[in-house]
Amino acid sequence: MKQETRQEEIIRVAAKLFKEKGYSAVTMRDLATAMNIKAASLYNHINSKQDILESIIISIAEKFTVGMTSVLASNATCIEKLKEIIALHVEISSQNIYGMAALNHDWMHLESQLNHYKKLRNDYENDFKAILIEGVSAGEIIDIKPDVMMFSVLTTLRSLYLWIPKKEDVNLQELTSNLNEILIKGVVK
Amino acid sequence: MKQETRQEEIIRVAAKLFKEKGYSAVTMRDLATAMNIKAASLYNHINSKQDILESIIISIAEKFTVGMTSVLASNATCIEKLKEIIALHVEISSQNIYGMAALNHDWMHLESQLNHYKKLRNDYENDFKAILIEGVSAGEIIDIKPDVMMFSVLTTLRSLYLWIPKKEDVNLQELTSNLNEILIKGVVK
DNA sequence: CAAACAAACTAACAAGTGTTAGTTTGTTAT
DNA sequence: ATAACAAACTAACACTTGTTAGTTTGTTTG
Repeated sequence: MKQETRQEEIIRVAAKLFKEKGYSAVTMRDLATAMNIKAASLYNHINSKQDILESIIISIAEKFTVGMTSVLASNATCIEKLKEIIALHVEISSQNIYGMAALNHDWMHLESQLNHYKKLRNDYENDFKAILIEGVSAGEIIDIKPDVMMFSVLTTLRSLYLWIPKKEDVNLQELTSNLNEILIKGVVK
Repeated sequence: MKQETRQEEIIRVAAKLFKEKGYSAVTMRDLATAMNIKAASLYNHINSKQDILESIIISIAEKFTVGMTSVLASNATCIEKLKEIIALHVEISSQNIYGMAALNHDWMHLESQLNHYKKLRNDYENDFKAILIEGVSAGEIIDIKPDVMMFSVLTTLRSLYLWIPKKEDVNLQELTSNLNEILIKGVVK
């Protein structure tokens, strides 16, 4: 277990505050108070508030990109690939609950990295959609507008960070298998 | 078609800005510029920035409450009730695209109305869950943790505002019926 | 012991924040 | 014409914002 640097600690605490109030509403003094130091002292460890946001968002976005690459490389059925994506989201979301909030709510406050983020997201969505379309061709998946299908599944997965922390008791494997059921087979019996 | 008052116009424009950058990042000067007036002039029509947020969020939250009351009153099957809820979300979201963003992202910046909002949301979720649980008892709905099921369906519905505007071409009835298919029967064929 | 370093501090800055007070302008009703 | 009103304006306020400069403190390394 590698020891956390002071910088990493600041970024972790910042992500927590960002989740509660959003990037814009969190001041460097708020962050300093949460760290039990003065605002100016933060700058011994980080370059700017914007840098903190970039660290949080880009690192997570790249995890998704890596995960998607690995899913695409497998030669499973499309439904199996969908299950792998669900597992990917549960994995990353549960390990980055606070960061996922920043990614979902505050990406538009990125500055120099905004286009980089948008490209990662766009590529991810296109890969996702391609899997669905292939599944439709193969007769595995219902023939409904892939955009709507992707929207429905992906927004559920992107909002996982809102729900995972609430249920300490839910184990992640059970959550994953429940999501597999609901997203793939629906709620009807 | 009732003429829009200046106050309503300000609130409408504010909602649009809130969707783009979030409540905290939008300044009264931003809003004034968007209205082609000076910031101080806004106060001839509204009491405070906070008041604008309240108007936007509470009015929509109450629409959902009213809608849910009507769904509960019907004596349809649970699956039918679910479809009515889906239609309710499509209806309200499409008519309040900008407001829905504020409701989802900026509710935590409510001050005096925060508890009121939380109660409305909590009651809504409990009613929703009760319908699912009843559906499980009646054998209409799969027997999976109702919390997970509600989370999955409700987050999709709550994120509709993100997607509806993208597709000018999608008509709402088609969207509704697609959502009925996907959310109820899943993506599998 | 001395040097180097990590990490905190105080003090201050220029710019931006929501909001108020008081005034001006043009239109509408008496 | 006069009064009333809606809606804009200028100027200013007290406070908060992110950030910089320079300094101090305590620990680790040579």
